[in-house]
Amino acid sequence: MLAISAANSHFIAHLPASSNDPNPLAKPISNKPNHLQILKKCTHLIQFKQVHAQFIKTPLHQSNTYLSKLIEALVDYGELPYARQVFDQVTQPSTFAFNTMIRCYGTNNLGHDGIDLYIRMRHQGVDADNFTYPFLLKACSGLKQGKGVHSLVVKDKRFSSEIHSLTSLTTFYCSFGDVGSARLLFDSMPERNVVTWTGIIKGYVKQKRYKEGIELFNQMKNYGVEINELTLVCILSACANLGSLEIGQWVHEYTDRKRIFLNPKLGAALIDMYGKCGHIDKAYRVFKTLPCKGVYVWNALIGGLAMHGYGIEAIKRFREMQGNGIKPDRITFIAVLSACSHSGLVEKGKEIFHSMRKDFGIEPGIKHYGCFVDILCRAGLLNEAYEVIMNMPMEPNAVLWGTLLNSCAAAANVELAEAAMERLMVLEPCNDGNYVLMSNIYAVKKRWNDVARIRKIMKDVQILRNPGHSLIEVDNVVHEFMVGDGRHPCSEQIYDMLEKVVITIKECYF
DNA sequence: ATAGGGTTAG
Repeated sequence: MLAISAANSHFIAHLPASSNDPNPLAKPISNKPNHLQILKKCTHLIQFKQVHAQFIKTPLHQSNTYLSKLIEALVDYGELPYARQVFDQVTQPSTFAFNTMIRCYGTNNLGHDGIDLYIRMRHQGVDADNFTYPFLLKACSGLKQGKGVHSLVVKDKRFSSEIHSLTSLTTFYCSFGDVGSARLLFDSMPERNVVTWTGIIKGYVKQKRYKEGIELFNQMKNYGVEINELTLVCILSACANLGSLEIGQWVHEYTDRKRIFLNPKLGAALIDMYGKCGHIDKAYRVFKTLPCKGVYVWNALIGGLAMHGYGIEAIKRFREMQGNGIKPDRITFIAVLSACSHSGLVEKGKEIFHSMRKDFGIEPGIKHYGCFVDILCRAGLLNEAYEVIMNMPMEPNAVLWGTLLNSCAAAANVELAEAAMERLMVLEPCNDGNYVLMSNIYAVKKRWNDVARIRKIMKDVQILRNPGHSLIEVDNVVHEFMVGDGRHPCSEQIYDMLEKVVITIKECYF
């Protein structure tokens, strides 16, 4: 049964009777109650509970719209178990009621409960409708057990060509990285719209298959499918990761031409794209034009500044953001801490790292520790970095040990390098770079036996050395280079330029 | 009441 606490009934007993009182229970529930309107007036959890306590005695509480509104409201207040109690009191829940409950499980990452409820629904002979499978599939997001839903949808003639159910199925496959299955389904669909297209593009982008994502986007344009903000956000993310300035810029111009409003998420995606494509000035320009600068927008800018080595500027923006009443989140701290590490701001970095918990109530996660260790390592404070790694509240991963190993190579610190390497052989046994670094350190120290030992391990574990390579796109042509590669037609000029760059760097720092 | 959104340490 519903439990209304003593405090609550006290509250009911003393409700003022004046007619303009905002309290929904101020007016007694009349003979002809408009229960939906009463529900609409509720603004606090306690009021919803009280309203229901009154209605439970009447048949009204079985009404579909009433039930779904109440359940949704309760779930919004984080009262999902209570919402389920309300649901369970209904003697014959309709399809509508089941759909609502399943959807709430989905939005609260309780997929298994959603599946259980669906099974119960069918067990009780309640029929599914075209809303059921989109909700159920969203609940199944990331759960491979949900694959069975595919056959349920296909077997039912009503849904086997229905766009919402099928689109949900494709995004369901994407939710655990199976873009292949998503694509098969996508290609067989009788009808697709902007949501279907964006969903599959997002699937590719999430799997880092950026080129295929962009290819689909081009097809989408050719088919004349509508393109909206969400589509563009996905494409910008692909551009950012590919360094595809041209396409990214095209997107920017497109938003201009079509007068698409740069909402915070689209704005952040644009800033991120410009930052990652090397144009921090353009990122800045976009930033300035955005009318709403949410935390996403600030994060993208600070992250861009960090990447470009503008540490002081990043910290300035970090402060300015707070001055504007925007609360930094965990991503902000990753951005600002990496700004400190790339700019050698050790003291600032320490200060900000320690302020996370103290001033912002954000518990540092492993990535924050990663940045912090990087700050110490780049500053040459290897022992301090080692201490931090050893005393972290979580298990250090390969990134942490790799950071340390990298710096040990620069400083030729054998002891700490060995400590790091010992862990890396377990955490990342196939990473060729670690072995190469370790053997290089031994070589600097002229410890040839150890060099041979590492080489032997590499041979025994059959680690293939991956030659370093990089790609760059110029005028829509991708150029690829490998270590010591001389195949490029402009190879000679490229090496000449490289030498000049190295000389310039040396002049600056030595 | 249906399906799709950005940023994350070597």
